Amino acid sequence: MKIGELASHTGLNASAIRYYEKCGVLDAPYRIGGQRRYPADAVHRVLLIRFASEMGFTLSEIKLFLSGLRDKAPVGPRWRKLASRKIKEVDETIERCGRLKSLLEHLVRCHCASLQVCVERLSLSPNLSFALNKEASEVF
Amino acid sequence: MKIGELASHTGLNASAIRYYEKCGVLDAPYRIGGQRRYPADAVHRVLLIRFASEMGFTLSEIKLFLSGLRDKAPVGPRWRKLASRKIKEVDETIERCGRLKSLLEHLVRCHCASLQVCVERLSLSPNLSFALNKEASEVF
DNA sequence: GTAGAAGTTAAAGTCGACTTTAAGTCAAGC
DNA sequence: GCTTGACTTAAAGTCGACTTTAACTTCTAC
Repeated sequence: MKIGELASHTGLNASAIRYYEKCGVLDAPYRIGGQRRYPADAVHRVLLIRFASEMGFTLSEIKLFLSGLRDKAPVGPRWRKLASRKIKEVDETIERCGRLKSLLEHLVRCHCASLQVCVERLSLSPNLSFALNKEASEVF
Repeated sequence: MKIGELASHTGLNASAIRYYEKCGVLDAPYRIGGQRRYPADAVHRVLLIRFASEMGFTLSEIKLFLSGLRDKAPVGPRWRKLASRKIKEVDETIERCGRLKSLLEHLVRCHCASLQVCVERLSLSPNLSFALNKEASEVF
């Protein structure tokens, strides 16, 4: 499979695939006359990368996750630890989304004299920063 | 209140506040000798901007939302429409997070021979792109 | 064998949300 | 009056994840 075919099968464009290779999240395939040829399962690999990326993983986190995937062995404790922490982060995101949703629903539903009044009642606190993208390296 | 105080009360740094002003999400305050002086309620305003920003709103979306807030009147239908759509987007994000969580939990729990096998079973489809940041202008 | 599509590289550009820098101005305490 | 710290500006730099460009080479169809 040439890079263009892999691209159309996955919805990315070829330069993104080359970029993944450069970043080390995707293995360099063998080549014919300098051109990349991918095995069929590269499609799965690329879709997994894309999914993870859309879910807020950085490419370097994905690289770490996939290093566990490369070994043909059951996942190790380090991998599990990384995944567990990611689950926690996802939980936090879900909770935050829930809060945002209630806020928006309240604002849509309410009949406050003005949004200004409405929002001030909620008195948001600082320190709302959330760490979807903490460095995965901390885990190790 | 000088910009430094506003900064420390909100957890941002002064240059971010100036940037918000430049982007039009924060009103330019009056000045004394060229220096910005903010009213006490600027803290609420800035915290709201920060919260929205952390929730994945772009600054231009926030600008739109706050334009409804500036009027001292009950929220209008356009504003409600924008908010309703944002609620939908948040729902989608929550759903996606749920899927990611199950995937991770499965991977942590399972005893597949290898992650490779485990992941291939899930066969991810293309077209997973999600529109957390579609232009709010479409709404209008 | 030749046109044109698709592949190759390195390097530069883009986007959003800031931060940093440089060079200067203002204000508060001594 | 002078120092020091906080403020001012415009412009450039940063980060991640790509995309675009430029200048080629290679493959495929005719």
